[in-house]
Amino acid sequence: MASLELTEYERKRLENIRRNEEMMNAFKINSKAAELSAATKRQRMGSKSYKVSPEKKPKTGSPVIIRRSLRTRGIPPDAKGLGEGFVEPPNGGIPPDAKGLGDGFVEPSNGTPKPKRLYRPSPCVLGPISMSDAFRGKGTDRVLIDLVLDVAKRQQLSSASIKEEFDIDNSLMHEKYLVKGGCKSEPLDWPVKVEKCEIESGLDLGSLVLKPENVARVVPGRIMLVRFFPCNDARMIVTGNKFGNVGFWNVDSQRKNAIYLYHPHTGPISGIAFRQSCLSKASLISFRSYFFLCYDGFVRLMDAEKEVFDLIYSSDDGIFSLSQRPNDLTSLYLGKGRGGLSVWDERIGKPSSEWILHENRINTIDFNSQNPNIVATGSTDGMACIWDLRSLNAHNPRAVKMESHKRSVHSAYFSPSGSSLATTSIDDTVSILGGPNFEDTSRIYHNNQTGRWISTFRGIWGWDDSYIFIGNMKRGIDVISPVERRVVKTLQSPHMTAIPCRFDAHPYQVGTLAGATAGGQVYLWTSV
DNA sequence: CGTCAGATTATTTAA
DNA sequence: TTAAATCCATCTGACG
Repeated sequence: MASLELTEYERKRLENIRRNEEMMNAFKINSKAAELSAATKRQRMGSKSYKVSPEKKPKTGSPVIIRRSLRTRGIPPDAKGLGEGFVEPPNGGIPPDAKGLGDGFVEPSNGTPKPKRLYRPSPCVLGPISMSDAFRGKGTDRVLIDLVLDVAKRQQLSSASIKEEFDIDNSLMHEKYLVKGGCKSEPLDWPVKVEKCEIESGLDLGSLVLKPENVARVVPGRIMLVRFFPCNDARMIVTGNKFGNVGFWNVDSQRKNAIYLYHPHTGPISGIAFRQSCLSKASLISFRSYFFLCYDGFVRLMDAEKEVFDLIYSSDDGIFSLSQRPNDLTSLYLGKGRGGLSVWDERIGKPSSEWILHENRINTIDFNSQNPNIVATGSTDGMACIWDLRSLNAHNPRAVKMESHKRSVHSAYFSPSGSSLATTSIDDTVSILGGPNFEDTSRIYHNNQTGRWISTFRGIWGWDDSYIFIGNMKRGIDVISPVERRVVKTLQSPHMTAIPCRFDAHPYQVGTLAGATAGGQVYLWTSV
């Protein structure tokens, strides 16, 4: 079926992985001792640290199905193998009863969970996964696939007429920004000189409501990301969770069961983006923590035509953030490892350039809507930076603007007009940079102490520059006015029974706002 | 300087 | 109704 073609890069990587595997195996021989010492250590520590969950066996007496990749079994990844190489454990990616080892990982030999440090990485498939294999819902996902294809088809038809206009737009952008700046390292057209905000959405805050039917549990566990499918006549929500599940919720569906759950990844989903050139494909990114083995940064592309989650890139480092440059549809900008920004080029199938921009991981990457050379990053190292890609020196990258927070920065987003930047930090501030050079800074106090169980807050812009939406620890959504420099309203509802921490504003419907929680719920606020 | 334990926090689900 | 389980975030502070 799907042939497994490896690029040079991937082949090298596999070789690496195999070597590591060998080392791992060698290590395992001595692991009894390590286990013992670890165990005694744990006991000595006594009081704290979560107990290893009680031995967990499949409910039935049926033989344990072990899910192992080619890699784990040391089988060279040739084209076959794939079919039988991937067996789902009973109950797949859904963290069973919330205990156990998250991913349904079962230790082959004796069923005793080993100390974490010794876990091998979750088995991964180094190639495409068919959507039906990844499907975790009841019934069939045919309806969803058809819907996605249908939307794509209609989009293509209607965009045929828009296409020319779009191309012109693109070339204008080039002329305006690329050609002008050129490759010179001379002064560029910084400041950005964005025309004063002319976007006006006309949102009436008072009209926002949460209807009971607009609440759903879309995925199990903690949601990392929520995004609207970019279609103006539909309300389709896509979420990614901590376990590598991806859930689709077709809100407008008349069907009772309009939620479709997949498990294409083995680690937290850290980015969701839609391929702008072809909407039948949504690209989904996952990272697995860099704390364990370091090779599990995967990028998969969901292809509704081929009905697969294709593996398009995998990195030894974790991948934490993703953005697409507005005028460049064949590249993905990835936040990788400790502070890396990597440009993955679809045409060559590997990174075309990489910079180390921060001292710690990059949590968000956001391009300026007015100037595609200008990009903002927010990092755990406490900095939010604005970069000019034309002048980005490979060895000594210099930001054109830096905003320093006392602690980790969890988001840095440009406003819809491109004239402001909002940064959210765990130091309990939301910072707004404005003015022609982004030199006017105002700081707004906001409680961002989400603790361990709630995903960090990220203030997002609404449909124009007038409001920022951000989670509130008291089960609300705070609305910040950058002009008034304060929280002007807190959206609350009896139906919002948990803290919404991640948001997305519908790209075409003003007032349609999705909030996602640590328990897998999504709240869809609408304007009446 | 790096590593690692400890504390923090909310939501779900089993009891 | 209550208690147990969560364990890939982050800072602090102890320890080599």
